[in-house]
Amino acid sequence: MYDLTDRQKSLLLLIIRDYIESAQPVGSKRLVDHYRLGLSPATIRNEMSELTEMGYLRQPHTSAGRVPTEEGYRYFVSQMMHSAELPEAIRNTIAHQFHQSRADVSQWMTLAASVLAHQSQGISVITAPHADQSRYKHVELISTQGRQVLMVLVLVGGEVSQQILTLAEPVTQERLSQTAARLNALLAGLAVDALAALSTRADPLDQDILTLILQDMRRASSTSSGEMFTDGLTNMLSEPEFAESDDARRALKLFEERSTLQDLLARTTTNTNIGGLQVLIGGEGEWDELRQCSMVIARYGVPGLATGTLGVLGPMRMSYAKTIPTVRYVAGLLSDLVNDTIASDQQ
Amino acid sequence: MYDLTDRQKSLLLLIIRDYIESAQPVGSKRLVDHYRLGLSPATIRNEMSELTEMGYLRQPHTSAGRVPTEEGYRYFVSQMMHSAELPEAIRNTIAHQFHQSRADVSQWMTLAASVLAHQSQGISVITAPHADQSRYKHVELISTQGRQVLMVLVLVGGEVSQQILTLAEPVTQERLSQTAARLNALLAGLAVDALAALSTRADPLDQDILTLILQDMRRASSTSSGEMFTDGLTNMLSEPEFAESDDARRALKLFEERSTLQDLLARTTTNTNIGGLQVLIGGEGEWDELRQCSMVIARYGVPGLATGTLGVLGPMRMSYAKTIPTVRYVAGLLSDLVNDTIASDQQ
DNA sequence: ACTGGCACTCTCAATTCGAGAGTGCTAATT
DNA sequence: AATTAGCACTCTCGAATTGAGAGTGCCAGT
Repeated sequence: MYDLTDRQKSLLLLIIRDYIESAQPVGSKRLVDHYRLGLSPATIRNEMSELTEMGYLRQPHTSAGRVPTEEGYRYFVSQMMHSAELPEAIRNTIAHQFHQSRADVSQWMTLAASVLAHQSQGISVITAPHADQSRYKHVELISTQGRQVLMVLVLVGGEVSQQILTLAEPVTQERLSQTAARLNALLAGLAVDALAALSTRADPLDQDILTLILQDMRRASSTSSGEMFTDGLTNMLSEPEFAESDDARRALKLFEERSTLQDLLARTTTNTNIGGLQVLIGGEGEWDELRQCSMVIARYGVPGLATGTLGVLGPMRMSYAKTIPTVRYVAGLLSDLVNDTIASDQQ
Repeated sequence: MYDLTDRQKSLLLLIIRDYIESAQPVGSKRLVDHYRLGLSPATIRNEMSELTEMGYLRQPHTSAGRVPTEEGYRYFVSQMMHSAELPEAIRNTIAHQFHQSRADVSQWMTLAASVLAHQSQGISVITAPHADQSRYKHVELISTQGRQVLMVLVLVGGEVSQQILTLAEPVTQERLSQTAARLNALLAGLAVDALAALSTRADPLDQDILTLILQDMRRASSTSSGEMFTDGLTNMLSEPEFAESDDARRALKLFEERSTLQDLLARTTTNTNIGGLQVLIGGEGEWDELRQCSMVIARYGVPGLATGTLGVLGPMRMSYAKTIPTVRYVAGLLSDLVNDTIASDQQ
């Protein structure tokens, strides 16, 4: 990577930038015509030939311009990473939208997904912030009628889960409220492990509810990340490389059965720091469905307390110059939001 | 429509059925070869020629077989409507899945969407059951810290909405609980109008919360239907008629910005009875994005109390024979579920 | 009322062909 | 030593051509 001359470096960047715009293999003549290089096509050809040998470029056919290889994109991205903050005008627009929205996690997620998709012209995906270790905060039991009861469980960090449960026999709202009050006093702030270690309750109703709470909290802990939000699915279909092939279909399928996607986010983000970005190019050999795609992924939140993941998926020749700063900026925004929420919970 | 001879009728059905399977214009020879009609191609040709004149069939080119017109599909569907209950085996499978799932509205919706999409190979869409007139059931106020409070509002019928609100000054959990208790006693069972007519409360906190409750209930009433669930988006892309054209893109876009879709469901279902089905063919001239598509729509629930809508969108040559009974059956299932939930609320 | 036969139309896939774009190499130039 | 001009070569892509196949409508005969 470091044995490139300066001219080769800038030429490589130029070629990739041009290809990202035009989606067409770029040849020596085209390059000379469009940009004021003080060189002749022949010289360019020699350089391109070397870049090809070094694995940064590739020829689709014996004689059609060059196209970046995955390695080429990787070099390109490594350049992007340092430079380029999002223009202030755009930053302001986005921040403004966030301040206008209701202070509600799912609203934020939806908005963030929309912003990402819009800015990057790709598919965005965000997981809701998720406590690394679920901690009990509050439970409410609301009698519906006779044996049916609505249980609302709130975790530290603001996650809320509801469940309708059917008891063996009717119970009055009063008794439910007492049960809830007892449990709230007992369990406040406890983590899942501490909760599991508790001795059994005397009151059978208390015990039943406790079991259900534990079950819900286990579920919350096991799903490695919260609910998923996406936007921009149709952006993918307008990209020329997906016009006909069914690669688009396979990629979109990822977004229907979220399991694979969740996997991917989880695995790739374990080694990404908050504030750091990771760019997956061509599925990195691991995800076949993404052979034609790239993903820009970041984590946000407060490590050790509550974190989430956000990313943008697009064709390999997506506009990294736009996507990377946008993802970074939105990750920062969300981190701030989580910080505010959490801070207030911690006193 | 009634001036068709019996032979013409069965011929028309046969042609449409064949076209739905093969996605290819069907010609006279093909027809005679595949099905044991005791007739020669020439005879068929004459009949087809008449059917074409009457507007049920159409020739894509001067000489390529026939394709059904929208009118043709309409006739075809009118036949489907009466016959054909879903095979018992499938009914059982579906019912089984529902009984296994957690008793939770959003789980039901997700499951129903999945079943519909799977059975029909189309895109399914379901709106959660939604009370025609929101009625108050219960509120809980949970202190988060200092000024931030989580409000959980439960409506009759099981709709739950949460909201984080920020008070002017910190309030203890005890005082919040008292407020909630007072409001619960006061408001139980009230509809939105009755709630709005109440005189102002003496306690300023009570009053503030009341205002927020009213606002939330208004929002619940105004959105003409509940949350939307869809599944099967990728099914659309595997249909041959959408392989290349961007009609697919336009239809999919509908599902991203749900507003149009919601409109469509709302408008078309006002004149559909519970238990009744409506089939929209080719967008019926109203929805341009659906020119190539059909939709099978039904309502479910308990009229006057809580209803929802479910539908399947597919290409115009979707398998009505499968889709129609499936939609009808699932609508029935969901109606039963709503009935059970509501019934228990009414005592 | 049906059918066989025939002339006609139109699509579709395969083929051919030439223009255009791009390449690599070599010899000349700076 | 680096750059460039020139040239022969390769390969793709779109347009034009062609022939097979499928389907039609109509008419005369059963």
